[in-house]
Amino acid sequence: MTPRPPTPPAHPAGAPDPSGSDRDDLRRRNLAAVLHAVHLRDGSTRADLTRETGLHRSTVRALVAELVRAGIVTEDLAAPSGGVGRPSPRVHATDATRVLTLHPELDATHGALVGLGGRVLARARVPHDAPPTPDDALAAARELRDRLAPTGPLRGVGVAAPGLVDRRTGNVVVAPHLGWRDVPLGPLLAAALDAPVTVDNDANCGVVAEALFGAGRGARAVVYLNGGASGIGGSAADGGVLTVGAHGFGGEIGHTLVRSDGHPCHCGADGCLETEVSRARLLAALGDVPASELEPTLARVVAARPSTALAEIDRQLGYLGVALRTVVNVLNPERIVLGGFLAALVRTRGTAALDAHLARALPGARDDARVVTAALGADLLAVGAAQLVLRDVLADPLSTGR
Amino acid sequence: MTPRPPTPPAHPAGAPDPSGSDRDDLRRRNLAAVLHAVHLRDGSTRADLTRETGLHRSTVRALVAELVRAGIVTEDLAAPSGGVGRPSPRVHATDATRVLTLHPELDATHGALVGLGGRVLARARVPHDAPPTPDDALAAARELRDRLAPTGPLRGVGVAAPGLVDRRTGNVVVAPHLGWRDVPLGPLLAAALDAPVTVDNDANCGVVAEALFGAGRGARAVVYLNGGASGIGGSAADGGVLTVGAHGFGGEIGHTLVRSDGHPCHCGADGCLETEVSRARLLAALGDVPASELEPTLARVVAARPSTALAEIDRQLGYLGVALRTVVNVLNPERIVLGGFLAALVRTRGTAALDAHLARALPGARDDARVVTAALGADLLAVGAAQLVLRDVLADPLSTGR
DNA sequence: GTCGATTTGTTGTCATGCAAAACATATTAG
DNA sequence: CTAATATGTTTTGCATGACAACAAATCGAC
Repeated sequence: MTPRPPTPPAHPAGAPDPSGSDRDDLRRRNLAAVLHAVHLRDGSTRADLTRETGLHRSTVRALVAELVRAGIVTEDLAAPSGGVGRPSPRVHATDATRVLTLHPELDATHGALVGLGGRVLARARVPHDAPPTPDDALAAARELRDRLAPTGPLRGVGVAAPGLVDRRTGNVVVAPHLGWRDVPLGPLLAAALDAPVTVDNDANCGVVAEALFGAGRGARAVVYLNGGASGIGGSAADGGVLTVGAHGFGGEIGHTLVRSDGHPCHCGADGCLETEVSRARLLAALGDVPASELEPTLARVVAARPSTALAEIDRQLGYLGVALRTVVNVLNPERIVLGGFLAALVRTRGTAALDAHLARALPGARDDARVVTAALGADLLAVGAAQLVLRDVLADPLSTGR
Repeated sequence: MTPRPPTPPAHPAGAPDPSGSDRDDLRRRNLAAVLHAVHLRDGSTRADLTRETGLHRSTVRALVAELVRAGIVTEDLAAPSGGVGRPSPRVHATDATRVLTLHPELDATHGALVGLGGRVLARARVPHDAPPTPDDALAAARELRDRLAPTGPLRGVGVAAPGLVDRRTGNVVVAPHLGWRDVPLGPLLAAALDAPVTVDNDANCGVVAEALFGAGRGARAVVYLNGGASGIGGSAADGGVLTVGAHGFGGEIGHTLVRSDGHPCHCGADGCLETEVSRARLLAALGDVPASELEPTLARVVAARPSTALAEIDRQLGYLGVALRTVVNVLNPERIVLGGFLAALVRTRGTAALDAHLARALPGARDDARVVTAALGADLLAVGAAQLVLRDVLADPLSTGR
């Protein structure tokens, strides 16, 4: 394969950009198809890959050989599969493809090293005494890079930022809790770490992770709603690809109208979902228990007799249902993945209240929608942020990424 | 290119579509790239095509030659372009690629014959005395086929149905105004007309048409809202591709909550956009003028002193703004295309009321959104329905479609 | 155990589709 | 009229995936 210039960034997702393809593109696409299959199911046999790609045995052999030569995958000759015929070697992703992920938060910046298949290889965190400034975040990023990946190649850096992000430029338009406005985080980090950087909203990272490796696995359209300390983040994906509009600002289901005479929201509007459904109000209704005690307390309240606390639980679930009805009508998701305290609400109180609202969505859409709780735990954002970088790696496996 | 068997249906049901590509795929993709460019801009020069596809001159020459041989395009040697250098022949789509489109409505079934480039070659309609039953629609379809395309090949049939449609199966889940429930319109028409049939919701057809050839041209994410006699239809697309969820039931912005204490909607919920914003209420406020007089009457009312009618106009625009704020937060569109009486409202009263609401959407998304009125007229649904079929033609130009 | 059936790996050959090179042609600028 | 420029045309080369033929490894039947 002829060496090509800096690798054009894979097609800006979604656009049916039917540009022509040369033979290198063909090879690249087939390498990508093979590696993608390994990414989604590590340890696939070469015969599996032949079936999944539809390519010829000899072609798959050559493609895998090239990936082996590049050090991206290995072939495992011990293959005691269960079937007639000559056994097929299993193909495993190596740890050579490594992505650094970053997630700046109020009290700390979290880092992780993630490989193909969404495998988290290492984790670390840099605590912050005060909300980090952009400079603090850059310093934390350098430290995390040095601790997690002091040597060896890094295919890229994926950042899950708690705010509105222009995913094409890596610009953080606003991150309310951090107090950031118009911070070109992507370019800053790219310069600081000397590596390709992808920045996206944390909810966007979350939905991609859940869609590919979590509770949304196998579903087409997936909606993700996360209940956090400071609000409700949301995002949407279809087939593992974000469906969040022109600049990726969409998916903000937390600011759906649920109540005409509702309280003013910090966003400037009134009656948003996240003014009616909030962790703070829930904790208050539960008697100001600490956030760590939320779910056990919810379980106790639900098990006991009706109470004002239970009324608050049901009130919040009711408004969540109102928002979800609109969301189902507009997005027709197959899965609605709830995280954070929203998941705790549903796990302890059930989905009956939500289902009652969803039953009033339009026919068709209401029959597709299923409410589930998030399956990925603490690694959610790391897996999602890594996937944003890995998508480019998968699209062009042999590019060096530099 | 080796003659391939009857062209495997786009996605052989069941088998996960093979992700690998052979050389035939390469050729097909490049033919598709060339034809797509001609589809979007008829009369492109071969040099244009070379630039747009990124392929080599000699390759484009071969590809165009193959399309000419297949009778899909012609080359126009008279090319008085304006620039230095040898003139490049223009490439035009022929009328050999023809799609029959159908749009069943209460009083008539509309038909059209549409070619590449969204060119409407002919129109016809079959009136109905009473709301058409599925059988009536089939009979009308046969008549329209015989009148519009008595001879010659037909690449497919595209149907814009006024109701909820499972676009994958061609099943009309429910069409309230026609009184249909669970009508397998796609298979029925395919059998009746002996041609490949694609069925989709009329709003979905509308957004595709406006996105590719109308007011959404050039924008990525486009939202479409059409105000009709019986409600508000909506849909969304990104890059000309529908973003309407798992089964295509999404985009129903007409049933977004805009008022907690609103009237009950026929959909079963309360306070939907289309219960607050409706043509019937508007016409009533204007003194029961006929629908055909809507826009002139609106213009008169707006020009005159404030009145109760003007108040109703502003009330409706206000609720529309409420819905659009939610939509902007969730979908981050670049264009919001309004059709029907919604367009009339905006044309006569302006977008100030809407803009005030949109200004309260989240930063980022609110700056992307621009409200415009539909640019395509009566041919809207024909162009959109045809595009649904043409997409397959463009993906594999040399397949016969039969 | 041995043999046949089956599946997959391996190797060498072939066909094909795109790019590159070299030449030809048509238009504009001066 | 000449030079510059852009594009068309033709030929050649090469990369790549399919295919065919053979080899190897496993299972099941007897």
